[in-house]
Amino acid sequence: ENANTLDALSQEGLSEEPVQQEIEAAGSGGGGGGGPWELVAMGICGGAVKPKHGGQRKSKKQLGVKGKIIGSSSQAGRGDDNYDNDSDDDENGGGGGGVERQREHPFIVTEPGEVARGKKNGLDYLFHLYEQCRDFLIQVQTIAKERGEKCPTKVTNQVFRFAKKSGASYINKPKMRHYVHCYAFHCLDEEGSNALRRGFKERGENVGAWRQACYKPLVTIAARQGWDIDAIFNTHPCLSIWYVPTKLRQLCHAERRAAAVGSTSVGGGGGGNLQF
Amino acid sequence: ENANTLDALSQEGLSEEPVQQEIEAAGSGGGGGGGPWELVAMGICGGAVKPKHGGQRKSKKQLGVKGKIIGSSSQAGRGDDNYDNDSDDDENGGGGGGVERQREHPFIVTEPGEVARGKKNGLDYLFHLYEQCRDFLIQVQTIAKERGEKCPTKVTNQVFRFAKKSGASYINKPKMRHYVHCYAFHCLDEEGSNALRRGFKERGENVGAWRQACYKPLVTIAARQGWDIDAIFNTHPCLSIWYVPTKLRQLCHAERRAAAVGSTSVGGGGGGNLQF
DNA sequence: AGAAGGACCAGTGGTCCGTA
DNA sequence: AGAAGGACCAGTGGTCCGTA
Repeated sequence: ENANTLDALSQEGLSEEPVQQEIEAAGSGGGGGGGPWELVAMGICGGAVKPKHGGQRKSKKQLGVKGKIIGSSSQAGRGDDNYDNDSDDDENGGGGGGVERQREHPFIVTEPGEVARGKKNGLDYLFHLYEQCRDFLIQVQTIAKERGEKCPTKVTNQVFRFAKKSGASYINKPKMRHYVHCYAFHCLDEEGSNALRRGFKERGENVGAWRQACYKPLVTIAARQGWDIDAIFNTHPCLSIWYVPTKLRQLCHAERRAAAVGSTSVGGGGGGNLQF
Repeated sequence: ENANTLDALSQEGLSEEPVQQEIEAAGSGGGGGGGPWELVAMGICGGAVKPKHGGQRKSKKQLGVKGKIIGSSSQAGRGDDNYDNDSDDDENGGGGGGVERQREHPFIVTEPGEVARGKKNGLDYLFHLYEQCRDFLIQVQTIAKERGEKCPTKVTNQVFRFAKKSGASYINKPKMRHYVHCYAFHCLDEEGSNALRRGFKERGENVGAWRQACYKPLVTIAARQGWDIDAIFNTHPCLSIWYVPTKLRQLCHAERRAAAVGSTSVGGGGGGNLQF
């Protein structure tokens, strides 16, 4: 029940404490059994690299941030509103006294297959989170269909809420939206994405710089496909569940205009085809 | 500028006063020129009957309900947020002193092709409104694509707002949502829909009764198609832009459950196949 | 009474900015 | 400084209920 003993274990995932319990969520008619992260549709998008967290993400302490401890009070209940199954109260329930607020380790630029060392998370892990979200969406869809309710086609607030209730507290909307275009690049051109990662790692760039650099190759891909970034997303099975990021949409639009005038080249940067 | 003189004209449409001006809205890159209602995609869904309002819907008074008079102050302006082009202020602008709050005439059950007499609107007119909404959506989509913005696939609040700004003040969300399933029945089984209308007219039923009666045949249609009411809507070009009404979804779900148990028949009513 | 629609409300998409 | 994410906010889907 003490926080400090866990530091050594948290090589990947939450900064100090990851999840709560092993969850019995997933409504009941969930995807197919087992905890959510083990049945993530690994290997569908971005094959090769496997995320190497066997079941690491399952310590036993609580965050003490917002009360709201999941699990442990489940009554196998169902029938409440939003696919949850815990009783939802008990403010700061069990043990830990002054447990600090926890965050995920920050991301660093890693090459494909590389495990981040120290209190860092690698990019394979980042992409793995997108696959987990996809799995949570599928579960939400399954439950919705069972109940004859509206069925989301995208990763919505409802899905994020479900993920959280399922114990995946390390998944949150701002983070996932922040890196969507990076994941898109990974899905649409794994070779190119891998090359970019290697280049940025080699040059010791930080995650922010890598993230920024993911825009340009996507715009180039869009250019080849008639600038229709929505169609590109909707066409790809792993991307179709994500909203097109505003900034990516704007970049594509701006570049289309520029291209229509006559010139090419996105703005200030280098050549056309990513060569860092 | 006086209200009363117009009563004789308003056989169809707004109770006393319909639209404002002839609009110069539609952003600029709109659908194809001319006022919105003249280029409505008439005849795509529900062919036969044509709505017989040549250009009737265009008187000259203002509602005086909310200020917000459209037109007359347009600067051919563009570039503001939401596809409007008027300056948006002037509280209760021009003439009419104590103009009463106006509403559309209530609907009555009419047979296909029948014009409602008196201060009433017929069902062909109702269905015509759905086609106008479709046209407004197409215009909104065109503008959004031009600007590289998110492009709605359904009739959203934004579309209703656009319709209002375009002068179609007689279109509003509660009304359109209220009768969506009636329009769906009309689109999916025009024969059946026509038969229902004739039956209800003959028996002197009111619109509410007719509206209620539109649910059952739709559930029957859904039953034949594996109960997937969402697929039925999304598959049909005129329906795909409308959200599936909650109650219709619930009825389909309830009936699917009932059917799964063994029996058939929706609830209390008559036989399986509508035979009023 | 039957019906049209202004206006409200819970929960959404989007992302800023106080936090660590 | 660079980064994670709680929490806010404008505008949404949905429809009730004061209005005529």
